[in-house]
Amino acid sequence: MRVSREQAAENRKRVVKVAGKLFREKGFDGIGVADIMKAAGLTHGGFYGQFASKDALAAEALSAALNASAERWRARAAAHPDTPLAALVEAYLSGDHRAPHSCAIAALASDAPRQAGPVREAYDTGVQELVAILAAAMPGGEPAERQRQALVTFATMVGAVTLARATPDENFASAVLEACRVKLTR
Amino acid sequence: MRVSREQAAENRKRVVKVAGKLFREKGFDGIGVADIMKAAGLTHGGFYGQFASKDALAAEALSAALNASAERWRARAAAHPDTPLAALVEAYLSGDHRAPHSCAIAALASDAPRQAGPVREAYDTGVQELVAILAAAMPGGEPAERQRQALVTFATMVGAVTLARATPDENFASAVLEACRVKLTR
DNA sequence: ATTATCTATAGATCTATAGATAATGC
DNA sequence: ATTATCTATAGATCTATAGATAATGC
Repeated sequence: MRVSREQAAENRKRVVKVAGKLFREKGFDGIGVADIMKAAGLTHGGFYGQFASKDALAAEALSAALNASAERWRARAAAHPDTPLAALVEAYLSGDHRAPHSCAIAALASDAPRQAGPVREAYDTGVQELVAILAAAMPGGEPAERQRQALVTFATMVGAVTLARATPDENFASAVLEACRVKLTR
Repeated sequence: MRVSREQAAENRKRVVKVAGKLFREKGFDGIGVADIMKAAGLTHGGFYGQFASKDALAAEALSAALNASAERWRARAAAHPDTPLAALVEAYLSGDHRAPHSCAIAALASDAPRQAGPVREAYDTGVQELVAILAAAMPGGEPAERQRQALVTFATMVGAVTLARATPDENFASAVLEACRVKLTR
């Protein structure tokens, strides 16, 4: 039954990762502790030895998912030093982001405001981080103006993916993503 | 116990209206049938005489809420015949839309894709309707270009309200709404 | 007689906890 | 000896249904 400390730490990380995916897919209320643990290959009861509560896991999983997103954004911007903004926008507005477990900001957009403090703070921190990366990728202008541009760009990106995810109409989804892609990169 | 047919129809409408508000506020999974009926001044058991299921109520409530939104949008555009776009954008991006029961599109953005067919279809119909109103309000261009502009504008509006609702940081929320307002109306 | 609404409950599911088990790590 | 994980369950909550009640409407 018992495993090594190293293995236990790995198990814990796996729970956080699996939870991040399942929460994005099904929402905070749409998946239970038992199913998260099962998906991580553990049993329900073991959960409370590693986490204080489901809420605590939610905050940690969201935070980890958003840190991973920010890391990917930074790598992508660095890989396209001449056109970082276009690289970020195009990756985000690709059809992949319609997947049920895509970007946590879009996937949990309407769930976040209903959650307790720690989850909302993790969400907010993630938003600020991604906006900061966008602001740095803006081609020009004063810092305050770049920030404003980044806010509008991010709102458009999140809105586009949100609408594309929500509609069952594939053509409409593609049209929204494409129109926003053109607008934000031209 | 029993009430007149007229009164029963009124009661049913009240349930739909109250459900629309509560679903937007707490999400489809965040409020139960019993609490919806209680908020409408009825008892839990009476629900299934009027509705086939919670899902059926969800679809009907969403549809009604979005029809009401479209009606308000049309009235607003008609009230500002010279600047319909600015009127729509400004009303939508006012701080009021941070309220927990604001626009169903933003309030249920990440809940909708997880719901069954009828709810998703109601969401989709609402989106198409609002986009069409925006397209009609666009100052110029070919129909296809107006549609593209409307898609981008709506994505930005929804993204802005979504982010403003999610963040606990009032200043950040205001900054997002204001930046998008300026961008979309200039 | 019909029916809108009520009370009561079945059955499923969810969070959290209690106590047992067995392998690790001092 | 400690502890990561397991089994089992308490207690709460949720959807849906069954059957009773009492006022409406033919």
